[in-house]
Amino acid sequence: MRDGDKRHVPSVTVPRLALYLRKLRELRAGGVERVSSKDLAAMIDLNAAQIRKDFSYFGEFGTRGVGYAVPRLIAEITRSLGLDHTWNVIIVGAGLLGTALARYRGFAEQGFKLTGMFDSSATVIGADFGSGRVRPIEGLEEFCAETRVDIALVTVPVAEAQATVDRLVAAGVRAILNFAPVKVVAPKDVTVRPVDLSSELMFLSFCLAESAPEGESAP
Amino acid sequence: MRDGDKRHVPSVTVPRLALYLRKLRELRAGGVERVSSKDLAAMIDLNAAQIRKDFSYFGEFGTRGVGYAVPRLIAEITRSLGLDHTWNVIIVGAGLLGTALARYRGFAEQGFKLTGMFDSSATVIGADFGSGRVRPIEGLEEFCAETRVDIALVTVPVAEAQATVDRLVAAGVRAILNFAPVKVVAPKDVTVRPVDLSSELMFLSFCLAESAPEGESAP
DNA sequence: GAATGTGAATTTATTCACAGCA
DNA sequence: TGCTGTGAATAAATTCACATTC
Repeated sequence: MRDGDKRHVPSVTVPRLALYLRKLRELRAGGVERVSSKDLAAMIDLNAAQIRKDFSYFGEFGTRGVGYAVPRLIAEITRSLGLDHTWNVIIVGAGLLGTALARYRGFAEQGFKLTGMFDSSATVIGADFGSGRVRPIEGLEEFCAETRVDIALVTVPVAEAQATVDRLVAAGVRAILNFAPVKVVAPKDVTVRPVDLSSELMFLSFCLAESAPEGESAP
Repeated sequence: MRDGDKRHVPSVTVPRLALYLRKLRELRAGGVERVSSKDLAAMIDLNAAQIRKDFSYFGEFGTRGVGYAVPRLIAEITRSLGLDHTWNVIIVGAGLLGTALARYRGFAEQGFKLTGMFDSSATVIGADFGSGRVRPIEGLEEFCAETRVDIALVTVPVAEAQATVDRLVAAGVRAILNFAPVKVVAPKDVTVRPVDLSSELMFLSFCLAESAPEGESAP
């Protein structure tokens, strides 16, 4: 691929890049300078051609006959994923999950900055969430107008999820993680990723039921 | 498809079944008796043929010219997903996330019964997690031997994730949700699903960076 | 010789389009 | 007529296989 080309990146490639990045950082921490797609593939149980093809959507980062320089590759993936920016994040919904997420240390490490937290319940408004206080949901639009909000985590109850997303979209937020177990719709220039525990549990249930002998059931 | 056939179900179909089930329950709650694939497709923004094909992996549930009977369809999907069983669930790792998950009310509603919680830290062992007390991790194998454990949620730190999964597999657990941001390996008769917040954030970062004009960055 | 980068082949998933049935 | 169920067509993703470069 010539430099400057921008092919369409398959959406399944992106989570794999996150995976590669993690393993590469681990290698770097262990002092490893170079790695081949074959080695990396063995480490994360994937096909080597897949790894090379994933990289190829973004450029030519390797050296034939040699492999990839770990620091260079980390830098390229970091940039490709947009992790060379700092993104401002808010959480809407200060329930159990929202609060647990707010205290998650992984944010800042990756360049995500939690700048606000919102809820509609008087009992949690004003509570400390680790890096500020919970604001009333009424102030959402004003907050978004004053400080750029790149990403919103939606941890409100199912019944409010769509309305919350609509407000966020109207306020200019372009990237949303939806933790409510319901499919929400948004304009196609807004990315909404579902994070759905109950769906994942059902997936496991399906696998268990499929592999178990017929008629088996809990005591 | 003749009854009794068991085609291979594409893995992407299963999360969609969860989605259909949710919407169908909502329809039933609203008193709706019948629904067509076209209507359902419009409601959840999907292709109607996709919905029919998804159902067809499990049997013929509809009536030509009419549509699907909502209660029948709910029953069939519930059974197909194995949700007619009660599954015993444990959580390994009683940190912020593990604790938040333990208090999540959605479990029992769906037929998932939280039967145990484990941690290695003396400071949380014995703490009440909503439906019991946190047990020392040393007792994991004994617990699994005494009471059937179907599903484990792994919410331990990255460094311990693989070892925890290995112990669970050895103890006979066949279905695991891994919340640690690392790819873990397991025998192929064990299902491991990653639930990776940091990977999801990176996905959003990628989408934002891709669509934003070049050189844009946080203030 | 060794490993990348990538077209070609294959596999998997989605959508079309229509025969068949209520 | 209306809508399901499904083979055929299309699209997307993965894997192969090899020319190319170091």
